[in-house]
Amino acid sequence: MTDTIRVRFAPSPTGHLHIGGARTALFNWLYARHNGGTFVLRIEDTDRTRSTDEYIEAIIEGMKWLNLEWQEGPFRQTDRFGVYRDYVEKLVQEGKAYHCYCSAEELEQRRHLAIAQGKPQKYDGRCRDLKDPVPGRNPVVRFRTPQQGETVVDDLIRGSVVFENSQLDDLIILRSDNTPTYNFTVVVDDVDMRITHVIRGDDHLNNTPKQIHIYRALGYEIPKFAHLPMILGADKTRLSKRHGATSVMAYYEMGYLPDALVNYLVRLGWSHGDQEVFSREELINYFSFENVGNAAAVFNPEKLLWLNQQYIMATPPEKLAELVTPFLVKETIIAEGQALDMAWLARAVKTLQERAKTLVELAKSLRYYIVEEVTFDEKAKEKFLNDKSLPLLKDLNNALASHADFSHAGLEPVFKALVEKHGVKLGALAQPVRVAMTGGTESPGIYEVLEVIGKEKALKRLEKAVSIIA
RNA sequence: GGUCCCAUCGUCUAGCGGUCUAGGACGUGGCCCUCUCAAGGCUAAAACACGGGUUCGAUUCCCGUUGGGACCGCCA
Repeated sequence: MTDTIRVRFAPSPTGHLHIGGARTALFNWLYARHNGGTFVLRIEDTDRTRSTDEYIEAIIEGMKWLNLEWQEGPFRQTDRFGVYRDYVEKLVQEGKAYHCYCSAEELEQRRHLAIAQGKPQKYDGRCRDLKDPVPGRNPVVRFRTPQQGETVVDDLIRGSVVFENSQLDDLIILRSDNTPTYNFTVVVDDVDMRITHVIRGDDHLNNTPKQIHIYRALGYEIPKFAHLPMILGADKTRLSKRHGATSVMAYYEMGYLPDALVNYLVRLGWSHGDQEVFSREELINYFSFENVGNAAAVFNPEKLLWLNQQYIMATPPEKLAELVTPFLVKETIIAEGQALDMAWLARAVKTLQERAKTLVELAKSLRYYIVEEVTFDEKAKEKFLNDKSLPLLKDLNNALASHADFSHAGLEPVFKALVEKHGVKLGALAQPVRVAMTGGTESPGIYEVLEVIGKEKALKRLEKAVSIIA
């Protein structure tokens, strides 16, 4: 039983993989993994004017970055046009579909008229019982949707949703250019690919009864449905570019970790008690539609940022050092291809990882560890590199010059002794040193900073600071 | 306009008739820790949309109102 579950993610390549699509993919992936089922990737590119290969690549790139691996596909609907046409032909033969000669313009006009008159926008069925072709026109094929009775969508999340068949219209399944449309191909493919559970956005709920009729007309079993609540922007409308970054890869570029995004996305609509942070294994184990909510959720970048920080803190420094390297290049802190001592970088990262919310922030904060000479923040310089701190810095420089142990434990007594000698608080010494080492007033603990910078560079920077004041 | 969906703090949510003076998380304020910044700890403010039922008892069940959303395409 469990090994027969088959789900799919079926994006249309008319844009990048976006946040909403990613979450749909994620829920499909989780359901498949939870049940030991198969996850199929299918590209719905029947709209040839808007679909591009570039976007197919972009979607795959996004899926891979998020680590949502699929077992079958990617299949492309454009490769299957022949299959769809055969099915259309079959339905026409059986009288379950018919040719419609109304032009797109006429339809458009009638739609406007209906809106103006406040009438339902529905195809009026005027070609339903046409006997003869209308010359000089390329017809479309419409599906003859039953107009009596009702159709029940049995949804794993919503429960039973009832539609009056009289409300459903005869949808176009084959365009006048002989290409099939979504509502038809989706059914044919889900049947052909033996999809058992259709997990998709709420925006498809209204399409579902129409598709159910197509399943029936074709004589196929109807799969289970699960319609996920939408993700909204801060203004509670459907998430779109207006709300800022919606492309998944934009989050890569902003320095987010894929696991953080996944964790955030799954909690939009799904919960497991009070738990906020989940490993993939936990997600797979705990996932169930029973715990998926019904209400749309507002995308909250702040919480995602917090989660990302949690993940950065929990990532081993060695791993983080690897991940941050491309960002060091982007920030022009190192050159493309420049080799870094990765063990050292990991130590540097370790001092900074609880201070960075993104890899971009981490890269930026790594700057003073890596570059030869620090650039001073003017205010910091003014406040801490002055006559008051000069004797402290000089003394420290002398003390450190003959001091070999640059570890936290080795450094601390030197500072303590100096502070005592001068009768000042630690801050009076630490802050000037911090400015000398980093150029600014914010950094990890001063001993950690010195430890990472190392004796040679540290002394150079101290001398530089002293010379600036003098 | 029609159809459908939805409704707990600003946001994500827990709650599946009594345990609710409604819990957690993000964010916000305060305090603690402290060499700065973080992290961490403590703490505060902050919600059951409204009106009817059902019930001994409703945040929880039903109906309505209101509000929000989605769909209504020869897009998916």
